Amino acid sequence: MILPLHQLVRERIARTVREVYALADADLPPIVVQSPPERALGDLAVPLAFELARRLRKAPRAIAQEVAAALGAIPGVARVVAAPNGYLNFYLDRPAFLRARLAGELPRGPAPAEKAVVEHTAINPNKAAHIGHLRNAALGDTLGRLLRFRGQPVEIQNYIDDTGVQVADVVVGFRELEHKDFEAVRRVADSTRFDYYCWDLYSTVTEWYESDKERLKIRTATLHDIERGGNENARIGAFIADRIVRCHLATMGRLGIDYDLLTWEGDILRLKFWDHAFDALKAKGAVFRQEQGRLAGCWVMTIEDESAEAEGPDAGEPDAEDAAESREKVIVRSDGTVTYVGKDIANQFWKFGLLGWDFHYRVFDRRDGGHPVWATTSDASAAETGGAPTFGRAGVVYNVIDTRQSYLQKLLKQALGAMGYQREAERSIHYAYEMVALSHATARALGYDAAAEAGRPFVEVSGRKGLGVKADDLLDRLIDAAHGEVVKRNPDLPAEETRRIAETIATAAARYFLIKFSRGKVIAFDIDEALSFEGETGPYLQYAVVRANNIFRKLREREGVEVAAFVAALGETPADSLESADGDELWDLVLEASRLDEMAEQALRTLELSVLAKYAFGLAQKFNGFYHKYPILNEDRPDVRRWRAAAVAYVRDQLTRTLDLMGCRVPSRM
RNA sequence: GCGCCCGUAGCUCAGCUGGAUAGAGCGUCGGCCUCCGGAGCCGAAGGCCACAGGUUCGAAUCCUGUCGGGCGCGCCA
Repeated sequence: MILPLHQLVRERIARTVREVYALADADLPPIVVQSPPERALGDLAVPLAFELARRLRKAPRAIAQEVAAALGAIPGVARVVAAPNGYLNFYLDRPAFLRARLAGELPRGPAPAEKAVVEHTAINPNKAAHIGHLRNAALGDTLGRLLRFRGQPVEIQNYIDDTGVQVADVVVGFRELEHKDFEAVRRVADSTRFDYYCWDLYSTVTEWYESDKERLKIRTATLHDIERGGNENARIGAFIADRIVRCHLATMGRLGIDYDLLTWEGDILRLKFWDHAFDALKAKGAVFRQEQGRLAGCWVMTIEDESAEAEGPDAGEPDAEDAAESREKVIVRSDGTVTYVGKDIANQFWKFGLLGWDFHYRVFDRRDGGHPVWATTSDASAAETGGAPTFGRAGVVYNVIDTRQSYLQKLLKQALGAMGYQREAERSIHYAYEMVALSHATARALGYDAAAEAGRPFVEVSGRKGLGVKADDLLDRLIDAAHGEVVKRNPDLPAEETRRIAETIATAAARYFLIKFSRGKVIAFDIDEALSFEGETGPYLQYAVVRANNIFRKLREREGVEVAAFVAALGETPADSLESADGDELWDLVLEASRLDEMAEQALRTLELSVLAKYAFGLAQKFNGFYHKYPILNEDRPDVRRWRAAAVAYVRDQLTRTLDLMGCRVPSRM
């Protein structure tokens, strides 16, 4: 890892600059450590002299030279050069650097101790997951892994909207269209792919509503039944939600995505979390009852509007009252029922431990027979008797949810702020990303006539219409494609291993594809593109690691030598080959491999996980180029051979770690 | 109407806290298997970084405006 070295360089430069120019800390601009565009220019670059030029009234070049001369020795740094244009360039001690990385990583900087709650997935439990949900889960899961990598405690939550209209719609489908009671629904669930069955039923119900709007009254009545509980519709709804959630967990499990806690909306209702949050909001005046106008009788929250505030108060305008009213968001309807926003506010309060109330907890499932997936429950008698871990009470909350919900997520922050929880409002982070749509070609392949949308750049996925690529279908197709390739290349492998490898490859293909785009970009999903295993894809990355592993496997088989032996021997291995120009490419590879921590921090700072994907791909590219050019097994010079093997071992380890952060494993062969 | 996001090679996209010569994949064209496995490697062609101003020693990157495109803005969730 490279960050500790960055820190050291920053500290030494700061100290030197303070001494040489008699500057106070406050006058010192932030010291940026960069990576030079070419390795020949150095290993680390600092453009500080440009920043200081104006204040010191000196040419950047002169400043760089003075700082370089006064810097003195820095452990791990071989030499410092002031570039003619003013950059301060650092060349590292190559052999020492590689030896240190292989001997075990240096201690990292202090990690944030506060717990991070990451909520992701949150699919309505009424149909199969599709690729849009997969983007959410892949981003959320990778975010969680990055936070853990940094050393921060992480809790992954999945919100289950088991009492919403979408579940109600499927209940309506079973009852009104298929005339099924609870037992009949159970029989369907036991004998079909239930999430697929409901996928179709859901779109059928949607059409059924559209042909006669009067039927929407049945939906409303069913929704009320579900919210009230204690009736057949509520039983069916709860059953559907439970079974579909299990389908979702299985689907996500195929991608290595896991959860600590499932938060059920029904429990929030039954435990009256909203009532507690409502009392608190009323007490603070964060919500108030609107007595007049079109929102009379509603409890509303005033929405902050930056542009309006900037204009200043001019209440004299004739339409000022209307404008003010339009900036009020209804939290409790005039009939006394709470809106979705209200439930979300209560949940957000709970996540920070601000509600003063807690759920009971039960074990919902065990992954791979071990790790429990916990779920909330409102039934104390159903709670796990052995006690549950502490959930919630987060220091920071990441809600992974697509950008269309930005408005609502902003309200959550505001509610916290209005309650005086400024810190929590700041640490209430909406991880926003753009939706997944379908390319025209893929929409056509699904049999969808997109003629009406021919002029648009993509075709929007619609759960209601049943238009979309189901997650499991995509994974199945990826596995089939990967299976074909594995068989072609490894015809003699046992069927079971072939299958396992194909699954590992398919997972990487899917996950890399979902991570590689920056979050602000709409993915126009194209099935052919996603099924590709060449170029910038997950399998390309795996292939690089498999190649590296093969080298060490051969070394073991042919010569009985382990990697550890090479590492142990580095101490007395001459390093001329590494320090000379002949070692430039090897060194470039090692240095790039060490930047994982830097990239992980950048990804977290910007919430741009594509940074991690691009880094992994670039490193794999570098390795493949090196692999092609420099032999290891067939290298005769023992010192050169050792350094190469050591470098490849380090790169292999770092690339494996990077893949793991993206939820990808490395197959035994490819 | 207001708010947020996007506009970079034929296509899909990177481009870090403003920094050194704007990159990658796909596609096209041309090479490379006696070798650690070709899911690979090497090379070529391909750019008004949407447009116009501004800030700066320095702008694809920051600011303002314009033009395209997408998404939000409900007593739905």
